[in-house]
Amino acid sequence: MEIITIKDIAKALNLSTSTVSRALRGSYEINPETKRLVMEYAERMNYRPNPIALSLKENRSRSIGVIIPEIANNFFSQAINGMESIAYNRGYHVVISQNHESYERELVSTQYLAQRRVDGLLVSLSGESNDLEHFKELQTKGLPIVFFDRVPQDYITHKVIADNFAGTYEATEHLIKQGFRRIAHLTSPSWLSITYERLEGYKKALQNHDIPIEDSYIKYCSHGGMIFEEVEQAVMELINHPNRPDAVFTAGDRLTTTCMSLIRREGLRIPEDIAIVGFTNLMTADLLNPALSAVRQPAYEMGQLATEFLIDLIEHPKATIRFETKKLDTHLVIRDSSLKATP
Amino acid sequence: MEIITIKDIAKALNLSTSTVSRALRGSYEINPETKRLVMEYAERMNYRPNPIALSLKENRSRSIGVIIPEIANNFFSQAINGMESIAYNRGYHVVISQNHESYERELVSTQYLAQRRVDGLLVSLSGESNDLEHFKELQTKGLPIVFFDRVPQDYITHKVIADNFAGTYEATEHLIKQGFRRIAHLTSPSWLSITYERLEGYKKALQNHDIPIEDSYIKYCSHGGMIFEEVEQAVMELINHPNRPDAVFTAGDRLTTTCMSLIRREGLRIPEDIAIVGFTNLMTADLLNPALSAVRQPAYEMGQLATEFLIDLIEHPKATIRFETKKLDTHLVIRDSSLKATP
DNA sequence: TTTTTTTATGCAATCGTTGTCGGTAACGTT
DNA sequence: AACGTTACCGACAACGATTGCATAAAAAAA
Repeated sequence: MEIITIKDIAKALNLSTSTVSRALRGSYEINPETKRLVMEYAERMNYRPNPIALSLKENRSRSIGVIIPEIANNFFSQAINGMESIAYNRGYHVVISQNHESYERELVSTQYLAQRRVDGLLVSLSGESNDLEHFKELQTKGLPIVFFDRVPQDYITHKVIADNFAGTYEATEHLIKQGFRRIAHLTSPSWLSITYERLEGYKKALQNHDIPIEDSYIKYCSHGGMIFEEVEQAVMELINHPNRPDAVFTAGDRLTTTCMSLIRREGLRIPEDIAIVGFTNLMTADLLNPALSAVRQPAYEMGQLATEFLIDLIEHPKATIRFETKKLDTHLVIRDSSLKATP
Repeated sequence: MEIITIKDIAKALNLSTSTVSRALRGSYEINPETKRLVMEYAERMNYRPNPIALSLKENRSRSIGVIIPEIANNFFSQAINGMESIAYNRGYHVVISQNHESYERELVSTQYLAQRRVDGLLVSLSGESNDLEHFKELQTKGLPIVFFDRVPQDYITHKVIADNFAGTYEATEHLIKQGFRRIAHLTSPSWLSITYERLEGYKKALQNHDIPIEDSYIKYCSHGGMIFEEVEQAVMELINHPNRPDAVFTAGDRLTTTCMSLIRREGLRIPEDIAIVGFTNLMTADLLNPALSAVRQPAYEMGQLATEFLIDLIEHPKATIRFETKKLDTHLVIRDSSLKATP
């Protein structure tokens, strides 16, 4: 009926808890007959070791903390899927905490998970984070941290990212080849490395095709699209630009959808007036109006890889000598939103 | 540097651990001066009680398990947001496990969370689940369970659902008022209560408007849209129906998006050939082609309510006399996908 | 038969925290 | 002087499981 402990088994079988414990883990120094008895009884009573007691003893919780901007985002929910697949297989569970693109809440989340004694942290930075002391402090205390997607540049640990440069280069070049010349770039906060890498890909593509870089075409949204007004202002500045862009690259789910809404609200057509390519994992991309060209990140694989890195760090604290930054390929899917209307 | 315990404080201050413990929780039988000393030292050393030790002592983990079909679904990720908001405030954390619409995996998830000693369970059933013994067994062992969204009919506990009947009635009536008469109903597995309630709303709307119910217009997808082929078959049967429906109601995110894709794949236009209303929380509904009319569920609030129910059950195990089923209003947003083209 | 070795088991400490119980002063009351 | 109160504080056990060490009994070697 109730939950059974090792002590109950010991009492029932007239053994000591130590014997039961050893029998259960098949120690060689237990009489095979005793072992059988214990095993059978445990099986029959549906005994399961108390993970909390184990955690206390082993000083580890077998849980890993995940800090992400938000769950309700296709990239992150896919990444979580990847994390859970690995974590589950290796005996860990995943505790998720959101920062909602706020530095304050990232701090709180971090403290919370650390206090909860997670064995390691999987982090994708909030749009506001440039101070990373809270992570550094935990890391020096021995808590392994792996960053993914939104990774800090000057931080020594494992990192997993998409090939933001190549992905953006490819998308921008695609727009150029379609005949667009005035290409805007609507992106995340400037201090994030994804922002930098994507910007570089964008610039490089323009340069390679002899298109001058126009700074007023580049717009940063310091809250990654979470604050509508911010995106609205940026997009309106582009729309009302004296030399209005004929295409725009948008660097995230929210940024993309909000931008599309705004363009339509202003009575402009996609792609005739402004073409668009999004760096996004939206599952409805091909159902949008128009179907959205998108650079997809391998979210699931990124989650898996980051988790493997982290668990390796947790289980072999001294083993790691060189930290790696794994870069995964993105995939450009071309749809209507970026096709030049054939005249 | 390292993590500090009550023992360390006791040693440093030449006190016993009990005194330190009591001082920290402000017991009246501790000298104010001693209290101050302990508090200050604890503060300075950044002491945090070990939640694992507490869990062991109190025989509770302060965590609640959530079992849902999948995270990568707008309804569920919004619901999770609601859960976390409440859980966090009341000192619990949330461990998520997915069943991927499979009974097997629901079993595994349930065992896993139970073995992890969660204090309670928040469940939305998989499309395959009609046997609920695994939940019943845990509940008799004293583990509180609250169901939400996909709730079983004959199970005595708290439940939180959307008003599926009213939502579907409203949506169906809207289609009727637009002038559609051959309205199909593409829905989840027949044994789920949401399926039943929605079907009733659909039928009632038809009846009230003197439209005969055509059974071949009603299609169940036993995996809630997770298996493409299943949806494909259902939709193709509708499209190739001798008396093809002129509108369809779809009962979920995946069902809706897949159905839209298929209609388009077959060269039909929405809403001219087939109109569509979805029971969905898709965030991109207004950006779809065409903009999608949708019945939205208050996912966030449902998550909050379910969590409040659950934590109340956890903290007052005997208090509850009558179990409640809370029904929340849905909200119909009419967009292009269900508008009759004016001739 | 005696001694040594092997086999099988139990005891007790440990992880961090709290509750129970008990003890010791210092003070006030008869 | 004897006793009762009050204010503080510490020892110990407990939560569930593991593990080093001790030890009894049995088997093997002398």
